[in-house]
Amino acid sequence: MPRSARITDDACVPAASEEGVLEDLIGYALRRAQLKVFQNLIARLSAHDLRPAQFSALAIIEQNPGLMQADLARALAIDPPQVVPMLNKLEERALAVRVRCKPDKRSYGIFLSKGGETLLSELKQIAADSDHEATSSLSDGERTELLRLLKRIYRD
Amino acid sequence: MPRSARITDDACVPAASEEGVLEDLIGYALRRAQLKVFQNLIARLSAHDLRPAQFSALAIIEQNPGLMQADLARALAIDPPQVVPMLNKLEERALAVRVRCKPDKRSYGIFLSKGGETLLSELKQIAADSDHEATSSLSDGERTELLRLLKRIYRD
DNA sequence: TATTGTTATACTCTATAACTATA
DNA sequence: TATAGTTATAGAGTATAACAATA
Repeated sequence: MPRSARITDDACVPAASEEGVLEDLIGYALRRAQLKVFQNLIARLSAHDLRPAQFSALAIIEQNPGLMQADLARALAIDPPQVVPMLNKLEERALAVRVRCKPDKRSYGIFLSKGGETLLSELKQIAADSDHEATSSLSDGERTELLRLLKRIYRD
Repeated sequence: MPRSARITDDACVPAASEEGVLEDLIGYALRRAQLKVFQNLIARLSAHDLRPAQFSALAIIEQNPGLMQADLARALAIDPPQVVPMLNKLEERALAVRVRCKPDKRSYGIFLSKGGETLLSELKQIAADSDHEATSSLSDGERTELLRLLKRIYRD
């Protein structure tokens, strides 16, 4: 039985219309738009059994070959412990490798494998297509403007 | 010991620069911007021990008094089972109430309590202030344009 | 003593199947 | 049988403290 059945016991409304206050909040619109765009990307990446964060990691590694795990964590805006299982996955699938750092034997340099590079070039096209499809209601000029405004926000 | 120490054992790069491929993706920019805006909102709402989703729920209930839990789930874009603990919290804190629906005794109508209405009017101001602060690098005209573009995306 | 990577843990969010009570 | 709400559970994502090896 439900945990509450107090009060006057009455009321029933068919309603479920659109919101009022939330509609003026950029944060709310950002969340909804981000969810929609990500749903598209998640669906496409699932064909390769990858999550968006893993794709981002591969792209960051390619852009910064030899970076350390702490650097990767910072670039992904996640905490260092979260990098471990993610990198383990990428290593298991032979997409990336950890290489001992000579001067500082505590750390690793992270690199893409040849297979990782090949897959990443495919993923880049997939991500670009997904991005375009999920924002198909915008013109190219609007996409450019949106990108500019979003960068202004997250770059502080 | 680490689970991999194969390969040539060498390499060390101070690097950790900015990304290249990701910078052109709207999905990536959306995610970063949304995280930043939400961090601000989460911090402000924590003073009232509330999460953004709970604030959204209160706003939707006010806009649709008497709606059913299934309607609320749809409006929040979450699954019905997730509504239960959230609504329990709101009822425990006497911000919202479930009222038995007379014609269909399986369902409830959801309403704000008087205290819920009072708190919500406070929260609206907090959310508006947070939104403004988190997007302080934009002009009012740019905020309006951004909101327009985001709605075009998530409304399909 | 401080730092890199790691382990363990926990808490939230999300998603699914199955149960109850009504219809 | 179908539906509204609920329960239970499992999987991600996120955050923190603490440990080992190295500096």
